[in-house]
Amino acid sequence: MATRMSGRERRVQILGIAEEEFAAAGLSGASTETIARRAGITQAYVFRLFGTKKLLFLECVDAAFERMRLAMVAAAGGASGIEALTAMGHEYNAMLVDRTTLLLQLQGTAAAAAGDGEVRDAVRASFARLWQSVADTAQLDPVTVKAFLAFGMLLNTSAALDLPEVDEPWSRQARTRIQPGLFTHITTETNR
Amino acid sequence: MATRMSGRERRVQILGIAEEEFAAAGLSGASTETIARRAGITQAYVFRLFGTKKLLFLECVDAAFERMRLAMVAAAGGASGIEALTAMGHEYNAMLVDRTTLLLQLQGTAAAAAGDGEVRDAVRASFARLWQSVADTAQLDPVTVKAFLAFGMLLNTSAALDLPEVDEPWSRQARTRIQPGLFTHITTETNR
DNA sequence: GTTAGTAGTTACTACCTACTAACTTCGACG
DNA sequence: CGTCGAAGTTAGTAGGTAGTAACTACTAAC
Repeated sequence: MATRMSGRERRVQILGIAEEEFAAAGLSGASTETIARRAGITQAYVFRLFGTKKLLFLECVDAAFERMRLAMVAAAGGASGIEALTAMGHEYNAMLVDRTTLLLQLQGTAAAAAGDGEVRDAVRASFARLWQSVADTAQLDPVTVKAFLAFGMLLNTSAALDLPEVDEPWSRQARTRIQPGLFTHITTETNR
Repeated sequence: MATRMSGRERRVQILGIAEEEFAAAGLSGASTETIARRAGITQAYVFRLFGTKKLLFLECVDAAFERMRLAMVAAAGGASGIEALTAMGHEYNAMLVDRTTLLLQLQGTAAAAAGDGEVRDAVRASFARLWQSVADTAQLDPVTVKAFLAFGMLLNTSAALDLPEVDEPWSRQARTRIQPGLFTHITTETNR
């Protein structure tokens, strides 16, 4: 007999497991049955707590974006400009070890493509919040912000393909850290 | 009674439909039944022609990457350096209207995360070919190439979230075209 | 000790899934 | 005409799917 948990504890536990499953397999690839079994409960109880599979998925994706967003803001630590962007870049790279978070962003994006309005709107909103936070924190021109987030998307791809495990020239180049000075030049160029 | 086609014709037709389905719903989200019905044939015949769902999916993803790769090479048209990169950037942006191709790259990447070795290896290979072609064509330093492809990944995200339909500041910024001069500066910075 | 609320299960429905084997129908060629 | 290969179907298997309703067991408070 598994230990009885409080509702809140159980929710947290399930969310953790669901994040791993959805990160690996996506919305339609993951199964609520597997999630429940891993948590040591019945699948029916997952539905009681989260309503539908889609709602559970969206909660996971939202949490991943929010985790990333807060990590960026925290990394900047009140600074702004190039200094803030450099710190955030550092932090984004550090999150490569947390594949689950990066993959959830990717899976959320992929699921948004399905045309399902509910999912698409939710992921758009999460993405918008992240973008807005980075922009507000850095307080740099739009193109610099765009460049920063573009590198983020490449990092998500890198996580999905597990590029750190690939020892080839192109893969090593994909993992090259960008010089902080890069962003200065982008700013200079587009601000005229 | 549907018109009878040659094997080659049928393959091409099915691939076209399958690309749309997989682009929208991903590997596990799309159904072979739907693909078959849209093609006006039975689902069993799809398996006869392509073996498994996964193989059909991989053929679609590979075709998308290859289409993109060839478009890049063609856009450069024998040029190299910044000139080539600028032309390729133009072309990548032009492909925004072809959501299917961009989405297939995203769905392939997402499916690669599932840990399935076969899918992961195939997508890695496709991605490597694209990277290599861009690098060989541009003949610029690795960081510039990385920046170029990073913007590509952001464009894929943009396609998935259908950002052209979103009329908000952050979305408009995400769709801003990058000035060609940008890449010159990146190059200058990292070549020392 | 009863009550009440919450954590959790059993048992089920209705349906969709990839995939297979064995059969049929068509069209071109000798 | 006949036959042979290729295009395509019928009919199935075996198993997984999200989601529901109704029930049970535990725990804390009075």
